[in-house]
Amino acid sequence: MPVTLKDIAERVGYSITTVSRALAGYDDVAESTRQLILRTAQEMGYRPDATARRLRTRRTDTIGFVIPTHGPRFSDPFFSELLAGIGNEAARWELDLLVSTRAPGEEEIKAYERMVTERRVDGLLVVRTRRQDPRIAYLLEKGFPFVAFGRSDLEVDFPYLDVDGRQGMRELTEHLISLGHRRIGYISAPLDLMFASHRLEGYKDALEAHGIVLDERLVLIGQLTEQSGYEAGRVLLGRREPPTAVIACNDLMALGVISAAQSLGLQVGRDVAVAGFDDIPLAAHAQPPLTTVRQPIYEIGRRICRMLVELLREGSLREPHVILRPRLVVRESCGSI
Amino acid sequence: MPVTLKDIAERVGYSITTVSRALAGYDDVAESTRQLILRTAQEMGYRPDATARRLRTRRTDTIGFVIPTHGPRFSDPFFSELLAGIGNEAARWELDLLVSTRAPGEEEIKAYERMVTERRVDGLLVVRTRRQDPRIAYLLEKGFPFVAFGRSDLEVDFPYLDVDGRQGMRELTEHLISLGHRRIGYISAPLDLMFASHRLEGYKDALEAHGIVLDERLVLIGQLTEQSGYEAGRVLLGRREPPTAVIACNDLMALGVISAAQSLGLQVGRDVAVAGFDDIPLAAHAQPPLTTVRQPIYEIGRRICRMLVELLREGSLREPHVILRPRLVVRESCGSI
DNA sequence: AGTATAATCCAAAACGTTTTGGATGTCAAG
DNA sequence: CTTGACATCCAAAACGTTTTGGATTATACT
Repeated sequence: MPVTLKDIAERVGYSITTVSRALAGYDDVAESTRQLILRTAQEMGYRPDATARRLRTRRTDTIGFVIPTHGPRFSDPFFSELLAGIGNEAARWELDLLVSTRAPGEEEIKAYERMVTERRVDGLLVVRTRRQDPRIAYLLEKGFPFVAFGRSDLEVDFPYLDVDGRQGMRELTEHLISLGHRRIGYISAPLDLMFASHRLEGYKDALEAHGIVLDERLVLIGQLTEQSGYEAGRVLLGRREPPTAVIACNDLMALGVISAAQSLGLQVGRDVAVAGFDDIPLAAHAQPPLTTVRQPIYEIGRRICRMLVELLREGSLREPHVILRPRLVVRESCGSI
Repeated sequence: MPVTLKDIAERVGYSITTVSRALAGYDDVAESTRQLILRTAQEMGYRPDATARRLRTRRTDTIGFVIPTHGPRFSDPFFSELLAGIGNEAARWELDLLVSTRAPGEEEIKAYERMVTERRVDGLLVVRTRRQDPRIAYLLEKGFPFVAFGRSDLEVDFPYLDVDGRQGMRELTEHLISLGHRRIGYISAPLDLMFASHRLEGYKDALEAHGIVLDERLVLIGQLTEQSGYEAGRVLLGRREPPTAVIACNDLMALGVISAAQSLGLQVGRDVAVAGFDDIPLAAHAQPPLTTVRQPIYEIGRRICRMLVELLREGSLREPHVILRPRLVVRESCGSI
């Protein structure tokens, strides 16, 4: 029922070839016939069949993106913003975006295999890189084009964009130290996540630079959710010698810490300082507003998508490794305002 | 370079047809040759080319989903949870999920046209239905399969799943009335959003049932973001005769209202009651925890995806209209605990 | 022996597009 | 009148799969 090139060809009395070439803008079609064909195609409501085109060109004009979700009730403003950035940039290049949601593990790598081996996409975006990241190892082995948000500890080269979490966290920690804090709690994410380990390094850097010995008991591992931040916050702040400040390695957990502090009757910003990382929109509207480190999530989504486009179009990247410097955003939750 | 049926056929010495049929499990292939073919395919790492298969079968095994994003910095936990539900269900059925992000309007409808007319997907998921929803009108006109999350006011029938927002909001409002509130502020979303107008109806129902005349000045329109809720909250609570309770038609705005109240020195739960709608994970961890109406977002994602699968497989739905009843969740932000 | 039945296989067409490698006709220059 | 250049057109192949409609051979039954 949909209109095909053949239908148009029959109508105008030219061959399929000529119709195809007229629509594609080749100059070996007479201007008059081109006009006729264009007009007829328009009238008949012709739209090229994406699948047929793909089979012939061997390009899908689609990029893949597997969102790492943890647990059934996954809800993270970070990813919706990142997705918006990626999606809007993809639209600019008329690329489709194929999305899967998988928890890290067996099924996740299968989702990658499916996209790659069944040639469903031209390239992939890999986010939240991990130690010895099996996704990156796999894609490199297959020679499949991708761009990662985040570095890796694999002894291999691949294109990535990353935020200097170590530097950002170091600045944040030093800011707290400059406010007089010495016992600073830290809620990390699981350390196989590269960004978590970078940020933890930044925290340690700052302590060391100021001669503060790291108290291992002040460092906990959370799961990046508000619930998890709440629980860790209760633990840290419920200690006999509680920290005077708590840093969470993402904003969602920091919001949980604020909640935990308040549930213990502490006033955040006065009795205890709290800080996060990301600067999700919610951070500015927390009560009190959350001190954090801003990484431009939406922009990052656009940039990695843009990099992938360049990689697919040109075959290589002029700038395959990009490190963005995040920016400290001081608000009231750390009490210095 | 990828292995094709032809490669296998040459290796095992059978025709492409036989290889194809062996892999597809037809019973007109001898058991011994089937084994040989299966083994060889495995060894050679054969994976069928998705594009070729699609062209032949005229099915894409892909469903489309256009996320309505507002403004560049779009970040909404509601959508990441919905997406997780949809994505996980789609994975169960081995369906690909094609995602676009567009602000409502011209570009949005083009995204639909692209998916439909270029046959990129087999069916679509439409979320956040609107008055005279042009997307639904378009899809019905094209006779294209879709399932909506939300009803419409169009004089037409289509498959949908919806939450009874009117009933939910009515219960919530009555709860506040039962606590003694008479001046209840209400922050709606733009009323062309069906859910917004349903929820507003529920609010009005409750007022009327208790003989409270609606004060138009207590009803504002927000944009569903925390920022927007904050601003509306400041307006309402800054009045000379401020309301004693404020309901926002989604949780994100309610969190903004809490923030606004606190910025005005009010203690939420004591000086003013605040309530929302959705029960996003953040709601339980707000300070104070947010009274809200729970709609099971993740489950809804799964359900609408499941419905679309049934529609595509069976050609029709046994239960084309589903209305879920939401559940009131009373927490401390309305002061009754 | 001949004939129906079953088991196993496959050539070819089809899906709708793009691209290759000419074919045909026209016109100007020699 | 021939030649070459140019403008315009198109048949056919190709992309990799699924499916149609038999073909072939072996087996079982009169």
